[in-house]
Amino acid sequence: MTTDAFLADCRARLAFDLLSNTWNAVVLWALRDGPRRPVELRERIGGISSKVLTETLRRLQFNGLVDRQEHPGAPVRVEYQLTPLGRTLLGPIDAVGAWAFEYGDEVIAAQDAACADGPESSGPPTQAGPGG
Amino acid sequence: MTTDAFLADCRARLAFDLLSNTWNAVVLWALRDGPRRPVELRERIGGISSKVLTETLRRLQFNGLVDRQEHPGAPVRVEYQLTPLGRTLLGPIDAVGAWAFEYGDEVIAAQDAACADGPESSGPPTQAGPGG
DNA sequence: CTGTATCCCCATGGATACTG
DNA sequence: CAGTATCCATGGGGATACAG
Repeated sequence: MTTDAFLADCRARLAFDLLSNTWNAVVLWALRDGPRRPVELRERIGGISSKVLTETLRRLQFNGLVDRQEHPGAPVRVEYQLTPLGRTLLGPIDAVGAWAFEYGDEVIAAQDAACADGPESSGPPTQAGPGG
Repeated sequence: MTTDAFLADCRARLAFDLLSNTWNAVVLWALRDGPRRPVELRERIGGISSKVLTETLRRLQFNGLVDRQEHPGAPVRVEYQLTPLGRTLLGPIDAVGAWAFEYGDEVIAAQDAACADGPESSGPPTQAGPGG
């Protein structure tokens, strides 16, 4: 393993903060195939409002992960794309996503088991499953 | 790349929800070397309250990622450790952490640049840097 | 030591409506 | 279409005090 300090080390926290939003990773991922217009992103992603999408893109932009391009014209056309830096984050994101595909079932199973074994104490400690 | 659908796909979201907490990944990481008592965890991690630590552990437990063991005795002794499933998550976590060590500087630089280029519009779109 | 119970702040993010 | 401005509900999580 490469990293050894996490805890007090803020450098590592930085990346987690980047992925600690509901939408950051999703939007990053949606941009992986190339530049996309906001309306496209909203269609691809689904369930994200205009406001929240913009906020997310601004965040990513601020952190140097995406780049905004404004093509002039009658109805102004805007495109967002990953920066080289943003592209490097696709690896870790994929690692996480791949894990979910591999072990997601086990997590679900564990949740069910927990609900079955001890419904007395339990409601899920928040964050059981998005349910969608 | 392995995964292709993210957006609508809840299976992938599951993993992100797991890492979308301030403390989940940190605690998981702090447990990588073996069983740990809460007090040890708090020392190793730093800056996490008893309450929040417990909540985090409960969450992880609920999702089948950690296991709780209660060794009886006068002052009850408790230990938490990763389950095999939890262990599988260390890979992705490490991927993210490694990324932070590799590219963290660039993110910081981008943030600074953003602050310098356009202080007019900007305060950081929230979530600039934990500052610690 | 381990864990719970409160109280409280505030950021995320959803809904909606409006401007260019 | 792109983006902003409000309003507002929810919950994470910090501080603190307390219980087993």
